[in-house]
Amino acid sequence: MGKRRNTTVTLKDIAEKAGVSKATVSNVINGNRQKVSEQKAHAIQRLIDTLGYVPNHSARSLSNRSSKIISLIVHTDRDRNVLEDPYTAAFAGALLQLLQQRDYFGMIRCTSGYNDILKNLRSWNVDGVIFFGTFDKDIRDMQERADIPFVFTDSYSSVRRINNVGIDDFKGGMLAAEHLAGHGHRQIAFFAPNPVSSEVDAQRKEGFAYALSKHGVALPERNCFMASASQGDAMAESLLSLPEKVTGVFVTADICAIALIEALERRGVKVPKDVSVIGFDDIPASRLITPKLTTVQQDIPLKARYAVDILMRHLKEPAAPTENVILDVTLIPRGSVASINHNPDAAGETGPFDTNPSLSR
Amino acid sequence: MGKRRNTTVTLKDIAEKAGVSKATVSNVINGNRQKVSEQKAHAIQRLIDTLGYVPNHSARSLSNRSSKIISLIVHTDRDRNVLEDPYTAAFAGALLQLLQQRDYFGMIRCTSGYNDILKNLRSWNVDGVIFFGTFDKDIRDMQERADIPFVFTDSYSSVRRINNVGIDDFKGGMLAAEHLAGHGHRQIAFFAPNPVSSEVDAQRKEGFAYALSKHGVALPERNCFMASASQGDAMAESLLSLPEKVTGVFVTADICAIALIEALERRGVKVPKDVSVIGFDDIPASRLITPKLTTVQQDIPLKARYAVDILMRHLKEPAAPTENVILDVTLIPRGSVASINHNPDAAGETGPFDTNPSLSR
DNA sequence: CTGAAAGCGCTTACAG
DNA sequence: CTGAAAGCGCTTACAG
Repeated sequence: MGKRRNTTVTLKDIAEKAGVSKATVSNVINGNRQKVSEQKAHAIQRLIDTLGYVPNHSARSLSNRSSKIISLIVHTDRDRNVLEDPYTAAFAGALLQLLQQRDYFGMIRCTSGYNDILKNLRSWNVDGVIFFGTFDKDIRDMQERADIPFVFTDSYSSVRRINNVGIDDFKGGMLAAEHLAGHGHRQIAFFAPNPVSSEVDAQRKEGFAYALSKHGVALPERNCFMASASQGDAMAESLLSLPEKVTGVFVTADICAIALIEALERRGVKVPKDVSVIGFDDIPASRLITPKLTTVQQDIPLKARYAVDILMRHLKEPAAPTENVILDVTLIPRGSVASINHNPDAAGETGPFDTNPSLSR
Repeated sequence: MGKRRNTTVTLKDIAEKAGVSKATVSNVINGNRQKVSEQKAHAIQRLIDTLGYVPNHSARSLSNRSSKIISLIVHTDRDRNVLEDPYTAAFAGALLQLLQQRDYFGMIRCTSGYNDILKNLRSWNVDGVIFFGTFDKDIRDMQERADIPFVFTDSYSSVRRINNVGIDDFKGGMLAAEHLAGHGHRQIAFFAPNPVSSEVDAQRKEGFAYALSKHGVALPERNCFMASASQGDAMAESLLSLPEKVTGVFVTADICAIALIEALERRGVKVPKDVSVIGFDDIPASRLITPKLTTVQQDIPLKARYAVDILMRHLKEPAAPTENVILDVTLIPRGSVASINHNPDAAGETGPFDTNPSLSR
């Protein structure tokens, strides 16, 4: 037959075979049913189905100025595999899934450069963006220049009108402190990724120190360290080289807490018998290790749902009010915290704080 | 000024300000330097920089029939968060990173539907695709209808001309068997995700059974079970309900092996003292748990690099020969395998097979 | 309800 | 080396 190399069927083809204009076909494709007679709509829809017509996104995006692409921007300085981090992977995966269900396309982009971001958004006609991690510096400027909805996560930006979904980091820190103090720990250490770079970790630390102080427990600065999933050994050494013996540790990321526990065990330091550890996030691995990790849980799927919902609302109605939703966190007692001077086997099942209603999910 | 709402600067703007045609600007943007005089090229480039011009991907894609998008298609039946699986996340993350470095854009798509895939590819003018997992059914048909390079991973398709990067699954199974047999285990069990759905697991199983038989060890079918990361308990129960006591277990995915170990420990069954476990993949978590997981390692970053390299080659030269590269696997002895009738604390440091050169990386 | 026409921003032969 | 023109496949006012 007269087939060309490119057999793609276009809207024009449909229009010709149906004996109508392209505008009409366009209308049925886009569901503007009130603009098309029942009869033609049917006929056209049939053509579309039988010919297997697929709209061309580029063309649509070009004339539409809307691409159905949502940029998922992950802040990272070094060039690395960000999905190796379980929290990032779980959150990104949840977002991708929700977006796909709503006929949008999530596009993951790792970058730190503010210009790179803007370039990316414009070149792809991106419809909206969800940010991972802290981008506090240039938020206002980016917002102005992009003119599409932004949703941040875990932002502590002082910009007032901002869409954000975060968690109660301060409370998370408090829960950890109360759990530790409630189990009789008084010599405490704290670990956060990077030298507490982000406000997120600063808040967790503040909440932690605050609740600790209410129990008359101090958190000296020299007991605060940098955490890194790849440097469990360094973490363990820091801890063990402290002049007084620490019995309770709070690490603001499960993945780092797990690395620390591993390094400690390797040195013959038992968790929770010798030292108790609390993590943060509740990644899947936390319930698979031995001992299971006691941790401050954040609801990652819920966070993803809020981020997408807010974004969708602003996509529909650009003038919608900005929203900053802060999700609750809960402490999940498992096996990595023991009571001081108690049988470690009973850890997590005793102590006044396990009856705290906020802890029993 | 006469600025409109939309301040985006286009190629046309550049052309006007530079006093040249759009074609010329297009040529400098696309690096066709031999078609433009040094002088004009300079002037135009300056304009581009100062005005912050960003090419519009949709327009380019429309006239070009090339989008710079690479589809990363993950096979999944249920609607779920595929990035919760550490292997998938690590592989996808590595791919995304490599693609971004080469100015391509990886777009993750979860689907099982063959039509859905084709639709997606065409609507986005996708330039190439990398498949995760098994798509053996309709490979030939898809290839014909898409006319862009495909790279499969872990495919055992019988289609002869196919790009694929896989690993030596059979050998992986053998390594596990030899390690177990070498440590004196004779009562063995096997776990694979799903009822050995994929050829990948079938091969691992075959290699495992084959090497076992060479040591005079049988692998009865009733000792072969279904593995699931979320069903550690069921796995443990299957194992413990066997008439004769199994001492060595091979699980074809680390994430499932870890779940099994956790469930066993919870039942008072110690690993490796009571039962030895070998996993597959070597995900990051495997070295963080206690005991560290002995596992058959596959090099995920390398796999990603091959997949991208092959794809790039075929993007440049569509007629390039297809490639099917099979990567080696190695056994990483760690703490989850003990010698039978030996002191379990010495596990992994004894036994004839630890001196096997193929095992010492 | 329907269609003709212009336009989205780029690239690609084709002349010169 | 350079430019005018057509075209990629769609959507969107605008008339009717």
